Amino acid sequence: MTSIDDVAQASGVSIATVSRALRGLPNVSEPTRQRIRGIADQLGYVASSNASGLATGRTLTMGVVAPSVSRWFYTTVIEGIDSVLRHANYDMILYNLASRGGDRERVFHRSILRKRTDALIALCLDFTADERDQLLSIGHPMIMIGGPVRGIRHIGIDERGVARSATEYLIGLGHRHIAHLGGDDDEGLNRQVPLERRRGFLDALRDAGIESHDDWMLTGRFSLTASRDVVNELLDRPGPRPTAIFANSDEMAIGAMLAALDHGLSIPGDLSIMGIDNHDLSESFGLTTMAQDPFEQGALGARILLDDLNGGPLKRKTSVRAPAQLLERTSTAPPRS
Amino acid sequence: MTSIDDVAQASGVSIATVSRALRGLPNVSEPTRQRIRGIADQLGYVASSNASGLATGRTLTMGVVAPSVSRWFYTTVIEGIDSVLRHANYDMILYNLASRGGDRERVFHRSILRKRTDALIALCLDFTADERDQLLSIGHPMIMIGGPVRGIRHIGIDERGVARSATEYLIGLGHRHIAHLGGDDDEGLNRQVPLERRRGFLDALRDAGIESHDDWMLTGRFSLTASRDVVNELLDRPGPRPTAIFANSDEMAIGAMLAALDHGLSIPGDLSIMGIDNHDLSESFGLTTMAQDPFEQGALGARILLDDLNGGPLKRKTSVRAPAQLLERTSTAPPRS
DNA sequence: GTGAAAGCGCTAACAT
DNA sequence: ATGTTAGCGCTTTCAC
Repeated sequence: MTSIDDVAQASGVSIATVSRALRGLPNVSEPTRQRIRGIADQLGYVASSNASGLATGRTLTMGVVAPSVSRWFYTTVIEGIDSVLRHANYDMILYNLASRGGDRERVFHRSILRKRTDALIALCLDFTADERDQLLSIGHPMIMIGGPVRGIRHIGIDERGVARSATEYLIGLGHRHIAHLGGDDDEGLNRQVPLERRRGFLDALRDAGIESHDDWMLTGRFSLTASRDVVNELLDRPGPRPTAIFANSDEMAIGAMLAALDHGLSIPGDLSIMGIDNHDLSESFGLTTMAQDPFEQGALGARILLDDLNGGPLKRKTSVRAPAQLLERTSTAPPRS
Repeated sequence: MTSIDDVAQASGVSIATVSRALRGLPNVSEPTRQRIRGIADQLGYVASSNASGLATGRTLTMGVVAPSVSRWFYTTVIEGIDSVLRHANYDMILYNLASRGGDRERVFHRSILRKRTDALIALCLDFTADERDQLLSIGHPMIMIGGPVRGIRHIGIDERGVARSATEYLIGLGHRHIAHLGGDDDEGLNRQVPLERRRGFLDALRDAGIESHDDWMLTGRFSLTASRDVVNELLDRPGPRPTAIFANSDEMAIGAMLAALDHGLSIPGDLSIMGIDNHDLSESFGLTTMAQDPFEQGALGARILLDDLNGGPLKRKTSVRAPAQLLERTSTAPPRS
């Protein structure tokens, strides 16, 4: 493996000069720099990150802790982070907590603390107090994306407000019989998120003077198939049906749409359905939703951390509220008289 | 940041002993080891990966190059890799080629070659000859998962054979009018894969003496929505319709199912549909498929690389064929007389 | 503008 | 069983 010495010898200068030249530092004459660059390229030289990391204390790596890598929200955030990191020449170490048999403890105690990363992005998970302290004790810049955790700044939509707006939209259309598709995620989603959204839903109902209906508070576990099942079960019940369903995510909403189809119901004729996210599939399903942009949230998180690391003037110490807005499509309409 | 010196001083031994004790090497008395362990824990000491990497030449990191992180196949493979790596105390650096604006070149020229990883797993992408040479020139153990690339060993199902089996199954049910939902992936999927599957499809047709139907060779880009659109377009056409569709992936097959629903067709009554994968959603849709197990493929890939790194006796120099088998569900049946 | 040399925090060979 | 010491490949003063 070609080292800085090889380049130095080949160019007849000292390794110090090679180092300066290649990193674009001042005090290297332009001709020398060109020559060294050429030789380095030719030799296929790349600095060892271990060595330079040791010397500088920087790893040029960012850690990303995700509860799962198989949900649209997380993968989209990851892609956003990735796009920013690559341009900054940073690499990303992915800590996937949810993979089958993945023992969280190891991640927190060994890997992350392994001084491998300069900063940390955590995607919307539920930390134990101990885990949180572990993370904070590293002293690295850190930010959460998604659900809020006490003591850690975060980027995310106004969960409660967004759920409320969605519900108000349905109420505005004339719906009085609205079911809620919520519930925790198996995979470690921050429990604040479904809770807050549920609160927003209930806020809207209460303000409109509508009584909530315990039987219609469904649990879809943020999963399409689970939601399809539970909504099918709802539609099987005797007695009055809701005229609308508000789901905590588009994946769940789509599950609900499929259940409606399973029952031969028409959307939005027999049942209005809406979600939160603006998932890739939502347009194809004509799903009305409260759109958010996880890609941008991830990108912003990465940018903030990079700013922190570079001591830039833009340090944000506080959480930032990500935008979300109503996207009307064809899955919602006034209820049939 | 507490270093090995701190631990040594606190325990009244030399750094060498600390190093040995913490790594479980022989020649440390058990009492001493316990004591050192305790003190290290108490101080929150973790070895710097840069320093130990420099000294050993090992990074304890594996690189994973993925064309995208937002498709079921890739994320599932990644989770498989991850589960093995975590148990081996390896970390994973993710190189996502497809993220919007992600310029491949940077990945290949800088990051990966940055001597940051001990080995490399590439997920089913299309390399240019130059890229491939770049990768091979690092001299690291390397393996591909998914599509084959000349000169690199890989793990993957028998693409052509699986497609042929699927088609033969449909033919066995009595279908003579079968459409194929294939086509390249936008996101850099290895182009061999759709090609081989298409060949397998045509093989089966030919052997059964069925003429292929150019108009029924559809392009679904491995995407659910694209497939839904293109199948809807197919079903809009005047003239005879196919009685069955074989899709290159379950996501595409589900798109086709939705298109059938859009047209009020019943499955499998009016149209049989099958795919490849056994996607998470497939069971819920009752989709017949050629099931494969990407999680296991990823795990196996990681294991092979770890074996290589440890000079284990299990070195596999050759590619390995991953299993796939027919999973009959309710989306397929004999055609209506 | 360039070079020499002292670390960065470990590991491993060699002493003891 | 434990300690000493020479690197690993860079970056960064400090000289020149």
